[in-house]
Amino acid sequence: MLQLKDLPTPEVLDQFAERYPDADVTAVSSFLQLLRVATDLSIALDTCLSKHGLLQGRWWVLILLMREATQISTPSILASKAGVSRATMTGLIDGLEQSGLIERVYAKDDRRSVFIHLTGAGQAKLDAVMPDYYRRVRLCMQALNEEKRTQLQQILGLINQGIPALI
Amino acid sequence: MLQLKDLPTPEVLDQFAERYPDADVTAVSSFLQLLRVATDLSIALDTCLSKHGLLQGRWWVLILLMREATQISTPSILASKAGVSRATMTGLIDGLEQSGLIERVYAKDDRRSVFIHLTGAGQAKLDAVMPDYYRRVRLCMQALNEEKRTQLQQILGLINQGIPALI
DNA sequence: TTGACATAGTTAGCTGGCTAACTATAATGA
DNA sequence: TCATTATAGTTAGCCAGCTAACTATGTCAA
Repeated sequence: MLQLKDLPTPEVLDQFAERYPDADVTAVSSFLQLLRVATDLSIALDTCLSKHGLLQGRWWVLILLMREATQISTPSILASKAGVSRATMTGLIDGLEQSGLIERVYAKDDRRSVFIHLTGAGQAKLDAVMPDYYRRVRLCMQALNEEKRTQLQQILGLINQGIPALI
Repeated sequence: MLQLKDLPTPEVLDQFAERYPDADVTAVSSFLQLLRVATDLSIALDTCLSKHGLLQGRWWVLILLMREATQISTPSILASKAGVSRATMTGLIDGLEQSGLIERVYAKDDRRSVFIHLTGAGQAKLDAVMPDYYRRVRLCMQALNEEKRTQLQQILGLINQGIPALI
């Protein structure tokens, strides 16, 4: 997430590089532009989902359930796959259950556990959202041919390997 | 940004593409990988900043002030450049003022306005943080040569132009 | 000149994340 | 066996954003 709107111009970066000689101007530019574009994509995605009464958190839960052949999972597994804490998943599931998109089914063999089940209404919601989502992503990315998409994925892979150096 | 950890495999995407023919598998893969890597970068950046007792919001305020020749700005301008609401900026400035990194100076000509001034302690904080930040970004991006950085920026520019189609 | 509107900053209250702590249940090993 | 430890889910309370509403001040045109 990058809130910053006013990205540094090359001039500003050069000026900072005088005071801080470690600055690598093209590295910083690329880094910030990557964060800027991704943040705007994420905001646009949220806007798209909100037209269907969803936010990313709940939407991913529905998708994760649809990926399962049985359309069933558990809060712990969903939390780990969705990348949120179990506490947050409790809240997401509460909301989805209230909307009737999923239901809790209490397990008999392990009484600590709950099964989460995608309902017909949940599947119907996905059938409304997913075509819209896919159409929009297609449009957004259509300026990139397959070669550029491959280049992008390769470059992102390289950056990804560098992340441990950033921490 | 993107919480989801369990990105769809090509197989999962193919399976979804059967139900939803609009799905463009390479577009979705690139889109999600971009969000995934950017999110991890952002988290790593926050981790780096937190070692210096900062978060992105406050850090950008300090940088925006340092960019000004006079090291002075106003909450409204800072909010617009930092990409947060004026209400949020009030909170950021409160925190920075309490830490002694900036100070509020009340304007005489327009009594609605407040000037925000980077203090010596604020500049010293930047002089501690920025070299560390620049060093880390350099390391993180060092696997990309100039050609790849240019490619990345060009590709991001294309995606950026597609964002209106996503909204 | 004064009423209507615009602008700067703040406050209050909402949201969706988080961690830490809690309850209940299961698994394990001395 | 039964005390300890681990796991599943929930709750409570924190945090950093947000919007809407408010106060104070400035601007402008009838």
